[in-house]
Formats: sequence, structure tokens, C-alpha cells
Amino acid sequence: MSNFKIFNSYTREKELFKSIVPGYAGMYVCGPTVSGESHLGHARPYITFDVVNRYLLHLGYRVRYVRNITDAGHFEEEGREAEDKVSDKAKLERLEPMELVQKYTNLFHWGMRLFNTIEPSIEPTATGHIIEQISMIEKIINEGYAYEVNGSVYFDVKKYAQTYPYGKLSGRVLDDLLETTRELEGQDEKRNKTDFALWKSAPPQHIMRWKSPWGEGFPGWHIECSAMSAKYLGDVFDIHGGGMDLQFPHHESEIAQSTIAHGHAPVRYWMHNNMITINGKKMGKSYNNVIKLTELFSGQHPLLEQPYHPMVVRFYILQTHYRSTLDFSNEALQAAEKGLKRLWEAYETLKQLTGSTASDKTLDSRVQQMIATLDDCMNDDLNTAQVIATLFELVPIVNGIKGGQIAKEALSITTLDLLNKAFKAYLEDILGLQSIQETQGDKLDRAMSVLIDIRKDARKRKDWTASDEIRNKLAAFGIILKDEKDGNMSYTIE
RNA sequence: GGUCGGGUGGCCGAGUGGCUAGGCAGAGCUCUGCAAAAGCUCGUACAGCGGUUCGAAUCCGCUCUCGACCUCCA
Repeated sequence: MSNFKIFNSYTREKELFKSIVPGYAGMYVCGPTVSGESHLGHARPYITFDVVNRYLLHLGYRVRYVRNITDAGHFEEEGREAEDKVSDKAKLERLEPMELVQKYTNLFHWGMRLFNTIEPSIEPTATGHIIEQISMIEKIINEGYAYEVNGSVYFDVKKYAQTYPYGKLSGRVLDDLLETTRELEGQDEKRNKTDFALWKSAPPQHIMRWKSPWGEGFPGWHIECSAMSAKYLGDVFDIHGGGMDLQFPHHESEIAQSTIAHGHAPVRYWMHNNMITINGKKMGKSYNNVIKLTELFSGQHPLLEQPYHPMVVRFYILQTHYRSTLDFSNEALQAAEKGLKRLWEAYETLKQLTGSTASDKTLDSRVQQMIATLDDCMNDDLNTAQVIATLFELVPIVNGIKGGQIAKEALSITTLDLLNKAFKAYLEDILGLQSIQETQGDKLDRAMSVLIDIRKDARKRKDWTASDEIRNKLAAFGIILKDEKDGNMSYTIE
């Protein structure tokens, strides 16, 4: 039994995680709508829940991680849609929705791979589950909580709220919502403005359409998650994750639909990550301030001073608690880059160290204590920021032993072994980080050792001109030589 | 307007009723042929005003301020 505590958005409390089926954990995360390129904001939930997934695996759970691809709805591509909607165009010239879906799904996968996220166990698409969605809607109609108007089906929120705690997840009060003055399109069909669509009748020019008992149309935007999570994880499952902006109305609607269709609430633990902001504003299409992943990695964006490695972005995200907003800035990303490099180099150094007699008992036990707190950090609602801070505290100890400021035999073999395992487990397995150094080919290594040997000779002869020349010329194209205490040399590539 | 959540040192960011967060930047020192790296030391922060308390940045109230959601959104 683990001590993993999760902040449950539904109860607004940290709760001990206990899976429904011992040893197994089911997690559903709202995936991307593949009608456009993924951006930095999207990176946050998928990296956050990747860490949840990884931590559950680390704790020994067998995890079924389901993350959908939303590929149904209203699709258009910027600059293309105006003409593409004209239906008499030749097939090849016309917007083909599945073409867009394919393109952006591929791009999304590319980004996720670079972020070193573990693939979900199942990645269901909305279009692949139309039948499941229709039958769920039928159930809801049969229960008397949905009604059909002109080929569209709406969920009766007012009726639902009479019996069930509608608004509990997102902290809404139905009466307040009913009073909202905002006027929206298509409201006339609904009995109340809080009702939401389960199925939408497709206008003639709408390209994506399916047959249904209510005529041709397409599913409403909440039903896919309910239908697919139930299919692959069951009527009630452990964790449902997503961005805070989905809490209302998306997740609130999911709860309502599923509760009627299955007779009980669908989710045990709701988890919501906070937003990435840029100049204090949420990054999002409507704010016109998005930095796409392709731009982030290439540096091709007016707001970017340089390209950022995917691992730097991942590290930067994990340095903040997932429920806090995270403000983007070049400065912050650059700080993350330097920090990650330092941390990773210490990790590499650590692998070379050999333990001894624990000549410094105080230090030895302090290191063991610090290692022990790593689990506590993760167990406390996934405090990756504190995990990273703790690892950083261990860095001067590792470097100190290497640099001679701390006695070589200071740590015991046991402690050093624990330290190695902790770095491996946390850095690689749980936080999912990787080295950002280019993988150095064997041949480069050998060529470098030739240069290093020549330079060592030069230094022995006190031929500083030659030795500096080698170092400076290498530095000019980004290979940095470091002279170490013991006369050894190492190199890093910038 | 309604609901909710923030305001932490130059920047980014944890956390907490009394005990060092951490990173980046900066200053000084040690090491070094020089440099880089590394190590050590340093700034002593918690929006403002009241209140509770032996003690609050951490609890309560008010004020200012920023944001999120209420519409597609990660």
C-alpha cells in the first residue's frame, strides 16, 4: 500500500490514492483536439500525467492509461476553410477532415516522443467510437434526462440538478448559471441555457457526419470522453485528468452524463493541471499568444530568444507544481536549461564514484535522509518541484567528492548505491528526463581523446600557447574542455 | 457581474504558525599556468493595513492587485 496522496478536485482535498482493483490503476486524460498544431500549453497536461503514469508504475501498479484523440467536430484549417467549404470543388482540392486529423495527430505524437512521454495504453479516437456514443445517448434519453429537438439531442441539466450535485466539481451554482445574461447561438432549441448537446444535427455543408437515430449529425463535445472512458476503464475508474480549463463545462458534463447512463459517478479522483501563462495571460488560441511546439524547438518565434530542447521544457514544467500557473519567459527557460545540465552532469559524475567506509557519518546519514524524502515529495500530491530541489541539494555533495572538497571515502558503499538508484529512479524513470547532450559517437570520443592527449603533453611541457590553442579552437565550435583536478580532461558539447 | 485561485528576495519558483527551500543571475573567496568547471560564503523575501497568538510570510478580516472559469480551449 502506497502513501500516494492526490489533490482531488472534486472534494478539494488531498486524498490517499487507493485504486479500485488492488494493484491496477486506470487513468483517463483528455487528449488533444487534432484540428491544429500542439503548443506549449498542451505540453503541460501530457507531461504532468506522464509523470503520474510513471509514478504509478514506479509504485508497482499495472496502469491502463487512456488518452483520447478528439478528431470529430468542426474542422477547419487556418486560411483554407473559406474555399474548402465550397462543396463543388474537386475532391483533392477540398478540405479532407481526416487529412488534417492525420497531420496534426502525427505532429502531436512527434512532440510527445520528443518530450519522452510514455505512450498511453490506449489512444481511442472519437470518430472510432460513434456507436458507443450513440448508445450512451440513447440510454440517457431512456432515463428521461435528454430530449431531442430538430435532430439534436440535449442533456437536461435542470432536471439532473434536482437529484444530483450538479456543479460540485467546478464549484458552480445552477441558479447562477441560469441567470447569466450571455446569449449563445442555438440556445433556442434548448429548454434551458445550461443544457448541453449530446448530439448535434449536421447542417448540409458540414463535412463530418454520421447516421444516428436522430438523423445525420455528429457527437456533442463531452460525450466522447464519457463513452470511451467507460468502454476501456469501466463505469467507474480511478483517475481522470485534464487541464483546469476543462473543469467546466467539460468535466462537469461528463459527470452528469455518466451518472445518468451508469447510475453512479464515473471517477474516483479528478486531477487538474493549471495553465501555462505568457505575460500573465493564459496561452491559448483566443489570446493569440501561442507558441507551437515546432516553434519552441526551433526557436522560430518572435517571443523566443533561442530554440529550447524538449527536455529543457519538460524540466521547466516539472520544476513547478502542476496546480500552480507557470509563467513563460526566456529567462526561466534558460535558467532551466542550465540547471538541467548541472543536474545531469552530477548524475553522470555520480555513476563514476565508488563508495567506501562512510568516514563522514554525519554526511552519510544526511544523504540517506534526503533520499528518503524524495518519496514523500512525490506522495504529497506529486510535488516534482520539491523532488528536483532535493536532487539539487545532493549535487554539491557528489561534485564535492569528485572535486576533492569532500573526502573520497566520505560515503558508504550502501549510501552511494542508494544515491545512484535514487537518481536513476527519479531523474529517469519518474520525471522521465534524458540527457540533452548530443549522443557522442564512439569515433568522436576517440578523436577527442587524441586531442586531449596532445594537450596533456603540451601542458606538461608548459607550452601554454599550444594547449590554449587546442582549447580555444574547440570552444569556437562548442566543444568545451575542462581540466580536472587530477590532471584528467573531459569535454562537453554545448 | 458571478464563482474560484494567486500576489514570495533581480528573475523563476517550493513550502510553512517558531527551524536552510531550490534553480538562474550577482558579489567575494578556494582551486587553477590561464580559463572553464567545481566547492565554500553572502543578499536575509514573503502585496498593504488591521486582528488572533508568547510568536505569522504561514490563521482571520479588510484593501489593493493579477489571473482562471462562466464561450472552443490543455
